[in-house]
Amino acid sequence: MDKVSRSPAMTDVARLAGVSHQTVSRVLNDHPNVKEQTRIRVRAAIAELGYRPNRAARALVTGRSQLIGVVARNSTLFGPATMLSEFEQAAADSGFAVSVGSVRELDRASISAVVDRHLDQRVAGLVVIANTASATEALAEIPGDLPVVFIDGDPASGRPLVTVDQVAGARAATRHLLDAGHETVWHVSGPTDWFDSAGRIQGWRQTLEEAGAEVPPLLSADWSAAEGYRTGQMLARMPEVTAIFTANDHLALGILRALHERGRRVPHDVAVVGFDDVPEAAYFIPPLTTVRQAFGDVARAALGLLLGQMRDSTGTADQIIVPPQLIVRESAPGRV
Amino acid sequence: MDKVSRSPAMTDVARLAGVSHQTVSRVLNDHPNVKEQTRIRVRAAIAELGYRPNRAARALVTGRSQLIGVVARNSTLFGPATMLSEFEQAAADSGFAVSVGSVRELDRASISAVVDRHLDQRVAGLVVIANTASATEALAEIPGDLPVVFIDGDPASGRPLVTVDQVAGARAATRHLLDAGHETVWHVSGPTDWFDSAGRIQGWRQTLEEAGAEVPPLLSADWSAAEGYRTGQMLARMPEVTAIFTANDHLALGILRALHERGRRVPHDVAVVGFDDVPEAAYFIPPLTTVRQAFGDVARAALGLLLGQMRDSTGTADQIIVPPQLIVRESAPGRV
DNA sequence: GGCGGAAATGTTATCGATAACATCCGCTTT
DNA sequence: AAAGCGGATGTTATCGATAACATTTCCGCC
Repeated sequence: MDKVSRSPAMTDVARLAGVSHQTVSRVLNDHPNVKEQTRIRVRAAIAELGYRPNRAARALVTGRSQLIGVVARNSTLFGPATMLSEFEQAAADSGFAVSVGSVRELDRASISAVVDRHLDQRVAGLVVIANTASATEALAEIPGDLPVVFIDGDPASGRPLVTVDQVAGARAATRHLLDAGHETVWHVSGPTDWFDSAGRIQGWRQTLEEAGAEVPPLLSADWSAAEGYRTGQMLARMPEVTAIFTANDHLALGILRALHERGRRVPHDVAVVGFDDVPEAAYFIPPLTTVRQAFGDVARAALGLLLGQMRDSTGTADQIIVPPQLIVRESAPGRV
Repeated sequence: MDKVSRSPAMTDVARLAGVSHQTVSRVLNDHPNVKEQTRIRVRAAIAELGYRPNRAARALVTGRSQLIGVVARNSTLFGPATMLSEFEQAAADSGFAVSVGSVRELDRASISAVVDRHLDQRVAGLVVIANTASATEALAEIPGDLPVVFIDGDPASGRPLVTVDQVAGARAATRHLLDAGHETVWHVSGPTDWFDSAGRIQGWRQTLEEAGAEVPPLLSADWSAAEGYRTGQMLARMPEVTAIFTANDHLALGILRALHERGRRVPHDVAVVGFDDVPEAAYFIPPLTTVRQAFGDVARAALGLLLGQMRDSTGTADQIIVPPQLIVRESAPGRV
């Protein structure tokens, strides 16, 4: 009566089931050497009391929690937000909670602070959505025995990593425009220190060179519609520009507006291809041809790698590259 | 030499400073009865060893962690994503980590599962981004002594809550359109079981009634551009529709496209006002007049309420209503 | 039928912090 | 000068789980 408020502990379950608390622990952790009959009795007691193990106690003794830390840029960008959401879903299905640690900037000091917070919590593993080189550097301090997986990081780092094949996505987009008959393709990239941007630039340039097309000067911007608009204002007044590939859909939106204002029709005068396939892309004016990234697949793959590292700490530095998909809409139809 | 890997514990600090571990604990928790000189010595030892307290141990003995659980709909919607990000920033500044628990649907079972996961982690408090009535119901099981704050929940629930003043936002939008000379204003709402939607509908209807304007039938949709487009296709063929207020910017985007396809010019033939002010709204065709929500303010206010509840558990059911702001752009200019 | 060994279970130590209580010390108070 | 008090510190118990080791039970086999 006096302990209505206190939630039941392992010993309470043990008493009810007529066994020792250690046996309860064994049942919970699926140890082999427990008689089927006792296992059932213990399970029944657990159910009856509504017992739920205390994660803090477990974390204390094992030195590791059921918590996965995510280091991400503080951002409401579609990509990172979606990635986080998908990852959380996947982790929950495997019984892990996710602690997010946003950083305003991906500089060394900010990242260190976030990583420290996660280490305080004794996270079982770390996922780093590390889109820039500075981020990768800042992660030197991570203890070697802590499982870590990078998302969208540097494929050349040799670290366990999952990423969409940015190069392939950019190639598909560029190829699509060239195939439609354009002489060359202009590219508005994201910030050049992001790996995503770098990969897209590389794919774009390679494809042009292979096709023997002239490579126009690179235009770079942040990821915003605002900068897309500014860049678009310039491109709109250059008659020789007939095909534009942008590093994300929001840039494309800004460019569409700039072209519209200047009276340049899309796709008749200028074709535009974006990247991401945000849910709204199909409702731009005109509907946007873009490259879809399978964020869900990336998130699940990242979790898989992480769980793998937790099981056998032999650091298998797997890298998983997820293929993107070109979604053709009106802003850049195929050859008509 | 043999314990390079193990991170220092409180006793290590105590030994180095020549005090007991309890004194170290007192220093860490800012207890008053510690001589200034010892305090300094302990601090020095902490710094020298790079000691960081073990949160799991603390959580075990206090029964509460430095972790705040967030229950949110699994969503990449602009609002929730921004809210989460802002909240995490604020929490980090106060030394709290944030564990996210997404749900696919805000139904009772899903929410219970997420809440349970959070309780497992012994979260110090809970933030519920509970946009629907079903969500509110599902939260009956939360222990009474756990600090909880609702974001965007039911203002009538009497629970601690922070929300943007949806009614005022909708009033401002509707008022703006009426003032521009429109006879009445059509409204495309979000799902009617969301509190946000309900508030916006209410504000819209009230304003029309007060102005003596006819109240057109309510059109409701989900939050997507896709449904905005479908609804827009219908509205576009009704000549009497000259002003549309949508429950969010993505719906507005779909409607803009539908109007465009049908040759109805915005704002000349039809004026459109959205809600949210997503970063891209200024780059729609035409730039969207919309209602900006101060997500950052909401997040910080929510954290404030939560910390307040943690300090004195006398459940002060404060409610904070944050005013929204009408952002006027071309899609619905003022009277010209 | 007793013995060996594995399977099943119990006992005790441990993780690293805070809580509760005990102690020591110096100073005021009467 | 003895008593009393409160500030500063130390000692021990405790949270609830797992790990390591100890013990009992069960079974097959010679």
